[in-house]
Amino acid sequence: MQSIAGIYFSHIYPPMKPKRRTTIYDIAEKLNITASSVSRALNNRSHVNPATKELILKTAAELNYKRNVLASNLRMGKTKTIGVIVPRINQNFFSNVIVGIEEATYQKGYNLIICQSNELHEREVQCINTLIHQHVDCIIISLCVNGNDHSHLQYAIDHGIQLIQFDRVADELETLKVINDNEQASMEAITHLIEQGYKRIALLEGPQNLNIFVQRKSGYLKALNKFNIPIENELIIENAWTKELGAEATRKLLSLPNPPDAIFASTSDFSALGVLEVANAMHIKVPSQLGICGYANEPFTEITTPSITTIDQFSIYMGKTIANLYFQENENKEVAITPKTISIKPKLIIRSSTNKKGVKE
Amino acid sequence: MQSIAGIYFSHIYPPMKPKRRTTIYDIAEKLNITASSVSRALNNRSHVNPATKELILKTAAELNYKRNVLASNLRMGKTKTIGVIVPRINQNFFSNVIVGIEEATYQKGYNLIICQSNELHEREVQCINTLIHQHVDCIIISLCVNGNDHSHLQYAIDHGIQLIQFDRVADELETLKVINDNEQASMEAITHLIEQGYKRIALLEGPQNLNIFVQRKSGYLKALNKFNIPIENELIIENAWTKELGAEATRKLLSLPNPPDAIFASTSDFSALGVLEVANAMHIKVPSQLGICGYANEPFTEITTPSITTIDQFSIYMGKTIANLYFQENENKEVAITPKTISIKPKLIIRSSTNKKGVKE
DNA sequence: TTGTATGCGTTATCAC
DNA sequence: GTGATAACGCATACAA
Repeated sequence: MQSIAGIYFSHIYPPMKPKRRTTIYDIAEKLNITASSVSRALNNRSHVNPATKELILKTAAELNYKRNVLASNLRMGKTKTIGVIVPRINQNFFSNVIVGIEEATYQKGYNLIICQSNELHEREVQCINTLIHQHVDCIIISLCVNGNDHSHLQYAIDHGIQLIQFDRVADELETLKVINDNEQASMEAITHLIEQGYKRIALLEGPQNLNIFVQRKSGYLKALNKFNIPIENELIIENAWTKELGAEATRKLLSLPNPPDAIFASTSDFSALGVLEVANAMHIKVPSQLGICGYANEPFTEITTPSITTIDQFSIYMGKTIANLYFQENENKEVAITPKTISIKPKLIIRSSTNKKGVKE
Repeated sequence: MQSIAGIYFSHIYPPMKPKRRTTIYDIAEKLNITASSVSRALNNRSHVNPATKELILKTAAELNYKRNVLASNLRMGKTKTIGVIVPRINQNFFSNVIVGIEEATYQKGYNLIICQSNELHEREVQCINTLIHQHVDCIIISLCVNGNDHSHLQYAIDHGIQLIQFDRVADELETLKVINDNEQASMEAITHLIEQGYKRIALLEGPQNLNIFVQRKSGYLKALNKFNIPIENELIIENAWTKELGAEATRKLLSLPNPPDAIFASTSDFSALGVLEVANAMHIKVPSQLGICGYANEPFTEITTPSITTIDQFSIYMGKTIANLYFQENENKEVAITPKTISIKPKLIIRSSTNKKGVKE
């Protein structure tokens, strides 16, 4: 084996010529019956003579028959394929949702086509077109941050594709939806901070064209109102939803004449991590001098020093819920009323970064 | 909108009846020509009158024609679909490889079907069968830890499916491969530890039926030999490839009469994290009393206290390389000799956990 | 219960 | 250069 710059050449092997797959005609021929009978037997359609049916199944197994999905799809106009569009595949929340979807759909023999929009509206439109093109039976989507135009989603629906939105949804579009109760989670987080004795709580908010960030902000405002704490605009920082932006926002907040004593990074744990790193660099003690709460329960929040309080979204469960919603909606056709929106209640995970009172966890 | 236990019912909307998609017959009829001409024009096959061709393309655009891939696939016996099988989707290395594959294949109009084996051989076999069933053109796979039987891979090849193995590969199977130079990376890591002044370096090794773990161990042994350091079996811990097992191994190692002063968690960063947590809990100073090196450059290694030295595998680049290897192999049919194995050299990322000499990073 | 005939939409092979 | 026709493999309406 010779090698050039880390690239190895092995000997050339001839391409195998693929064996021809057995078809229902092969089975029919062998049994001296017609292909339609074979098809019927294989699909449990109408009534086939139990004896011949058994014979058919037996020879099908013998000949290692596998239904040609390409032909079947063409004939049926269905593909048993579900398209999933997420902003980023390699983000914990989304990859976990995909895992959940996969677990539930796998058992039913469905396939998944995964696409990522990279947070770009244009790319999202392309993904939709690809999936329509592929004749998927269902599209599961969490919207990207850019763009308020949802005509591409309507376009998919017009093609007879079942659309399910999750997490980042367009409220005005009437589709199946699986969401988190962001407002409630947000309120709980703020309530927890107040109960820990924090007085001036800042909010890092995300792009307000995404409903999830609107809801999280709303929860923040409601909680403050409930406890009669005045809302101060200087404590609300727009568009701080990456680690870098979170860090930047923190530097700004901590240099205020009257700085906050807690920061709720409602956008993500990455943002919260930015907060923590700045605090550590400035030798500001967390949680005694500054409380920090993130969102999403990314795995790393458990291993930072100190560990970060955050909100778990039950992402894998969410994925399963989405898939089951699809099956429920499409199998139980007799049921007139099915739930159109399922809301999952997230859970506040209290860790060291907000444990001001030093209570044993 | 009424609500029951977090499930909301909205009003019922009627299912849209999907519009019929336009076919080449529609175009042909409109232009008073035959479908075959339309097909030829659309596919640039043989010679079509430039004038009619332009007319065809124009009306195709007008009627919003989209090729029916189901029919095309059936006719062509190709699907322009690539199946990817990984042990776990939500593991950073794998999700990044998928991102890389996706980026490269997306541009070429290919689709991805993602499957995860969950580290179970049985499930891996199922995945292969599913993908064969779906008539994918190519299967990209990284093997699960269990099982030495690779007949299912051969089975896919026999079906005329291009097989590409990456990272965890079966050496004896002659397929396209994209791998890391694990041995080299391992040697570099150990060399670095020795240069930092560590004398007794322990190894956490992974299941030895996976070639990557064999190679990493081999690199460890070779490096020690090179520096004339005796190999001590009590410093080599088998099967320590999760955080928990890494922690357990560390407790065992540190309770030895003559404990190690460095631990190379060759299996993963998760394992290294287990080491770090035990060290922190036992108030053993890292890196001065114990050096720690992981593998994979998981994002969290940067944010632990102290940050963890590790090895970057260029996962996204690896994904792109895999995809391009496929295209190269299948497009340039005239090229007789193409590289069969591409080896990517990983990079040692030196961080605080091994910086014993206190050199400024 | 089974066979016959047809169509799903496309592409390839022939003729002309 | 273009048209007619067959074939990919399956599933179903209808006839027997």
